[in-house]
Amino acid sequence: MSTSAEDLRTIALTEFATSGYAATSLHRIADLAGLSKSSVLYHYASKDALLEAAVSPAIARLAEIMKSVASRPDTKASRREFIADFVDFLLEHRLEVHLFINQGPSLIDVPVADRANELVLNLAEHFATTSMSEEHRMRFGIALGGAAYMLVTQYTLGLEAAAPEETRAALITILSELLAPVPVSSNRK
Amino acid sequence: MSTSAEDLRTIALTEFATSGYAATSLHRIADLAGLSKSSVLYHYASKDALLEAAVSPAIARLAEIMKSVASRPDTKASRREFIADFVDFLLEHRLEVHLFINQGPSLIDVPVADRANELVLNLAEHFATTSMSEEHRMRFGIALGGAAYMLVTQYTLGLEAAAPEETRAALITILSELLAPVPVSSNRK
DNA sequence: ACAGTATCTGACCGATCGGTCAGGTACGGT
DNA sequence: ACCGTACCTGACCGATCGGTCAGATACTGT
Repeated sequence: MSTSAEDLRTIALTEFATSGYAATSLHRIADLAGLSKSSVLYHYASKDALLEAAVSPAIARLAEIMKSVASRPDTKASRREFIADFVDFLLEHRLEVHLFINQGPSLIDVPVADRANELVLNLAEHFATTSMSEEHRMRFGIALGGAAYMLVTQYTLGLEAAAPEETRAALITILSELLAPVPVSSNRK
Repeated sequence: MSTSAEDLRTIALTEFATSGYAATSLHRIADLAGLSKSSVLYHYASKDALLEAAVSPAIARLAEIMKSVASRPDTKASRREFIADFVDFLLEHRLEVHLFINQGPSLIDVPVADRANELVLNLAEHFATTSMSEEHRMRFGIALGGAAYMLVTQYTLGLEAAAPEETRAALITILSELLAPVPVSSNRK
């Protein structure tokens, strides 16, 4: 059945995200799947193709979110809705996000990486108002990189004691705080 | 002179942090330094030794900060001071921090990685009050991982247009906000 | 002039990498 | 019974990996 192909996708994604794309050999993926390296290359033509298969669903989903957000006016309500969508996206595709956030620069010449970087740029543009200060830009970056780091660390270290709903609520709170267009007063209270 | 050794350290650190430890070959480091691979191995006995040399100053500095913070009572003023110290640490050792934050799990069997993970744990404990909620733990992780990501992205993409002082001020503001022991009300205001 | 040390190099090693290929096995349709 | 297809495998390939080694070059103090 197609269980092997899907298993391979999952295993590869996990290894690529937690150990690094370059550091993960096809042999290791095959071992984890209980197959031979040749079988892995039967299902996916190359290591690059395996990476592409592993991350493209996440890219498609993100593109979807970006399209829907672009079609609506930029009100406070729509921003809140977007953050909720985005948090759900992060929770569901934490491995893929972590992979791109932290290994993006080194994944040149893998075509799917360009698509992803493009989307992140769109994402940044969506939050970039005309008066985008350095602090606002850093808020955006910290929110994105921090959330990706946190979710995978949680995953890697096995300390998933936290209830998913609690994690989700906390993420929404924190991201809202970081991404909210705060008044331009000097500092916090 | 020791310029070669120091150059190699810098080059290796940059490559390890931006492209990944496993993905960076000694050959590439040698090329970037204008030397042969053999010369690199003359200055540093192994790839592991090169990594250790590249990051140990940052580890020593962090240990120093942790020691000084442990010796003082945990007041609001000392927390503010610590955040300032920590931000300076992040700015000066952004590459090393990024390296450990994002490749820590895959750097097993490299002894210096254990030291670093230990310190990060100490760091977490320092912020962990008895009533550490899930949200607080996530705030800590997002602050750490987000800051590391932001600083290296800024570095990698060459968009260092921002004035260092502005970056520093923004970081202090944002980290203070994330790490502040906010009152335990249900949610933000 | 000499010896000593520091620096650097090319040739070489075994291991592992991603990938190819010929062939084996199991199964469903006819 | 036969064929086609899907799935899987071991043997093999060239390239590259980290690392070793013997020796070339150059700079030092004496």
